[in-house]
Amino acid sequence: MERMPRYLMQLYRFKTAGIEQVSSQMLGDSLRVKDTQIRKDLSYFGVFGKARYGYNIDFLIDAVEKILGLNHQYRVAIVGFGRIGRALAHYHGSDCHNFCVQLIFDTDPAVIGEAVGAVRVEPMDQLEQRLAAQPVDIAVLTVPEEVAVEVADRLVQAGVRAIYNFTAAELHRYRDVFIENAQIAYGMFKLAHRIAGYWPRKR
Amino acid sequence: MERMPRYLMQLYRFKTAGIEQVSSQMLGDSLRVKDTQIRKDLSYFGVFGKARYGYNIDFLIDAVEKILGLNHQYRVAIVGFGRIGRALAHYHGSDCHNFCVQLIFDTDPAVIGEAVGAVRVEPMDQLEQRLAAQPVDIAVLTVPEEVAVEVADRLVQAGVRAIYNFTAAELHRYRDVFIENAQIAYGMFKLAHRIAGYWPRKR
DNA sequence: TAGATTGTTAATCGATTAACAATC
DNA sequence: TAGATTGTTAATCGATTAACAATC
Repeated sequence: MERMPRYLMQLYRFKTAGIEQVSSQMLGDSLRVKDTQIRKDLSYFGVFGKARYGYNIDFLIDAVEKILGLNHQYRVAIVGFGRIGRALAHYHGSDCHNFCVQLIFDTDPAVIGEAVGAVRVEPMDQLEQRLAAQPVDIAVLTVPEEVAVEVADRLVQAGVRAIYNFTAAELHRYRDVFIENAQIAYGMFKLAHRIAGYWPRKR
Repeated sequence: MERMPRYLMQLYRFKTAGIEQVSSQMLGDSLRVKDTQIRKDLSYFGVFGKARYGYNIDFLIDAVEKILGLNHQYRVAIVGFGRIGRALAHYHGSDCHNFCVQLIFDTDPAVIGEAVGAVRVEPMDQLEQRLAAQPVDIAVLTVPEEVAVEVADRLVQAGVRAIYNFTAAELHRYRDVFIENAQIAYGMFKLAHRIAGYWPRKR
């Protein structure tokens, strides 16, 4: 699954370039992935090509979009309207393609009332009420780490079943809640690690 | 390696909580990782505890920081000062702890000249000159996808050896350049996938 | 047809975990 | 000492890749 989003993006690029059929080799080469890996991934999801031809690009894009659930719309709440929350709100706020930001929360009176498109930033106090009135599918968590667990608890309590977690907090206390982590700082750590070259033996 | 940043953050939390010694079990439980995994990870990097005691927290924090290369400072350039670039610039811009933003570039005349701390946004044209005068260790790439590869080429050409890539572009054309990817949209895709529940057989 | 490309089986590889003797 | 916790070996598990017959 991990690789599906990359496949999709590359397929879009091929499509834009006017390519009509793709082979697993083509796709693989462009992504530095083995062709056999791609075929295995696709067949796992019941997507098959034709020998000697490969896959029709429209067919494949459609299939991968379906696998990724992009044939549905998702209602999104941004929780925490700091700089990252703001960036994310605009990110998907403008085009309501698949992910539609419908609620934004923050504690800071200075930003409450501010609008992104048709959506106003509302006070965090209102979280439960507003979510009850207007449920969302995904909450994007960008609050300060100190309150992250507490806010996550409230979100889950309020019925949220998927959280995109941008805080460093560890969120594995919930059953049946999908958590996706995106700790931005960790990427810097990993680069630092590699630059520093702390390899005990290997390489 | 993947897990090291999480270990470190959890150790900080323990430290803050006043805990002085950690066992692999404690750490593991808090992160939903097997104790034996933790010991294996640490021993791989030559970090060992004491039987019946575990690890001294200060010792362990220090060790993990070293593994992650956090005993060094890294000079960072933010390339692309859109909303995400801006968020990241401030993220590490304020505290110059380990990652010190020293250069910011953008093409938009409206933001050129704007300052984050002591750093001014400079025109993208100046990229090569400025990097020559003031080399950085890490470039954070947050330009629009259409120009991402082109800009990345220029960065590598200008001597950058580590790129934190926030664009959807595929950057594997370079030898000896560390690339760390953080495609924010992919996380949404993965959540969508799970919500849509496209499981052919399993579960 | 010839041969490029498929889907799948079997082999390989690496990462995770269980088991356990060593030890503080 | 007794027993909690370690580091490591061996077993398990899952993911990747090579090999190849099937097929368009």
